[in-house]
Amino acid sequence: MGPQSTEVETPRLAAAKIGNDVGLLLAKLHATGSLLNNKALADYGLRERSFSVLTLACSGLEPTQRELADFLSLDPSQVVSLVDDLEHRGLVKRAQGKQDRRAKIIVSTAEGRRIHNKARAALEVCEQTQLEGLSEDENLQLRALLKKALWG
Amino acid sequence: MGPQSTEVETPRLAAAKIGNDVGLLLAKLHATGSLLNNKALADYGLRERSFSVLTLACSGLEPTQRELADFLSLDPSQVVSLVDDLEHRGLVKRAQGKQDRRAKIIVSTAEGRRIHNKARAALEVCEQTQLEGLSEDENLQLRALLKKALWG
DNA sequence: AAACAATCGTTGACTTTTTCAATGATCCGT
DNA sequence: ACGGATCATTGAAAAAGTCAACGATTGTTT
Repeated sequence: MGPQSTEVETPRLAAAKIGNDVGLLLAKLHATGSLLNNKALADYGLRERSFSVLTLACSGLEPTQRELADFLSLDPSQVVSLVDDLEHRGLVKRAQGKQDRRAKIIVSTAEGRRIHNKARAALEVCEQTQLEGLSEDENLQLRALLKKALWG
Repeated sequence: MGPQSTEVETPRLAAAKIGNDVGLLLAKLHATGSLLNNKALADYGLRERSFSVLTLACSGLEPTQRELADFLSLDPSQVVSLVDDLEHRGLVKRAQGKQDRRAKIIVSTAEGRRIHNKARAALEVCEQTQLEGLSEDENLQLRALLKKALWG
C-alpha cells in the first residue's frame, strides 16, 4: 500500500482536525503495520492473512471456512485461495465438518505448527517495533480498547 | 471489503490467541468502520479517502499532493485521481505551490466547505455508532493511543 | 417423505484498487 | 550552468476485491 516510507515522520498535516478521525487513524496505523508485518512474514512465505488463517488452524478451535471468512472480514472465495495456498504447502489440511458435511474444517499439520511458531515470534518483535511509542501499559490498553470496540 | 455483515457478532474464534494480534484488530475495526463510513458518505458523493482529501483541503494547511500522499499512505497517482474527481465537482482546486512551482496546493472551494461540513456531521454520527461499545472516556483514550502510536 | 428454500465451498467473470516505471517541469547543490 | 533529485501526471501491469452461479448438503414445510 502506498509509498514505502519506513521513516517515522511527524507530518504537519496531523494538526488538522482529521488527525482525530478514528477512521483515518485506523487506516494509517493499519497501513504502516501491514507493511512491517508482511515484510517480517515474508521469510516464512506468509502474509498477514495467510498467517491469520494458519493461526486459527493451529488454535484447536477447528474453524470452518465460513467462520474464517466472517472472522477475518473476507469473502468466502478469498478464504478458498488462502487455504488452497496453505494446503498446497502442507501447512494445513481440510477436514470434513462434523455436524455439517458441507462445511470444511481447517486444521494445521505438524509442519504448519512449526512454521507458525517461528512466524509468530517474528511478528511479536514486529508489533513491538510498531508500538514502541507506547508504554507497556498503553500497549495493553490499546488492545483492550480495540477488542472492546469490536465485540463489547 | 469482505462480506456485508452489519451484525455485531461475538465469534467464538475471538477466543484464539490471534484475538490479541494488534494487526488483526486494526484490520477488523478498520474494515467494519470503512463500510459504515463509506455508506454514510455516499449521500454526499464521497468516500473515506475523498473525504480525507477534502478535509485537509478545508483545513487551511494548504497541503501539497505529495503531503497528502504521505499523510494518507497513498501512492501519488492515487492522489491525482482523488483530486481530479473533487476538482471536477468543484469542491477543491489546485493552486500553484508558493515556494515550489512543481508542487500543487489543494484548497477547498466554498461549495467544498459546505459539503464537507455536512459530511463531517454525518461521519461523527457514524463513528459514534461504531464505537458505541466504548464510553466517552474510552473513546478519547483510543484516539489518543492511536495518535501516540503513530507519531509519538 | 417429498418438495422447498437456505447454506457451504468452489469457480469464474468482472470491477476496482494498487503498484510501478516513465515523462516534463522545476528545484537544489556544486 | 550542469546534474541529480523531486513534483505531478500518465498509462500499463499486477493484485485484490466483488459478485453471481453451481453441486452438495442441510433444515424446514407441507
